Amino acid sequence: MSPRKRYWLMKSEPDAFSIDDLQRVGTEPWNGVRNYQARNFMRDGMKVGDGVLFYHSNTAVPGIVGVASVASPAYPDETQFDRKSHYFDPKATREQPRWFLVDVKFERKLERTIPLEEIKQHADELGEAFPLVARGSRLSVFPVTAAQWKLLLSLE
DNA sequence: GCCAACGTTGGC
DNA sequence: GCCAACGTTGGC
Repeated sequence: MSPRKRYWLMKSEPDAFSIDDLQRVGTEPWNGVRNYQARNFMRDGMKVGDGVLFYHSNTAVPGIVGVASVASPAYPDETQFDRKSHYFDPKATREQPRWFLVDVKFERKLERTIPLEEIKQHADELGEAFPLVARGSRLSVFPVTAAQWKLLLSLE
């Protein structure tokens, strides 16, 4: 028996990488995450086949725009070793990588964006700790329960 | 573009 | 180990 699949939400700024970009390329290494908590979720929590809600942040109408899936086990983020990369980390080495990522695979675009504004109206059901509705939270990768997953997609 | 909230860095 | 300074996130 394979372990039950988990669910996640991952934020991306559409100017940098949008759901349309993911649809075009099919699968993409989720590079550039430089937050330890988000890294830990990818490195320690994600399994191939897990569900991902694709969220657009820092845009006119922030919200959930698509469904994706985890397409690889975690492995070191190559950009941490690249001196020319914006994501270069001088403290990371091949022997001791600091940043890990997974590949994310396109599944589908939602019929419409589920705006953050609407998600907030369900804060009671989602729970105060849900990072999209928790005040001040900036976490860009976090787990979603099966119940939250179902609720959020029911808004589509 | 503003700025509140947050995470990280580094001097001490 | 504290904490001020700094850089980043992301909604608005």
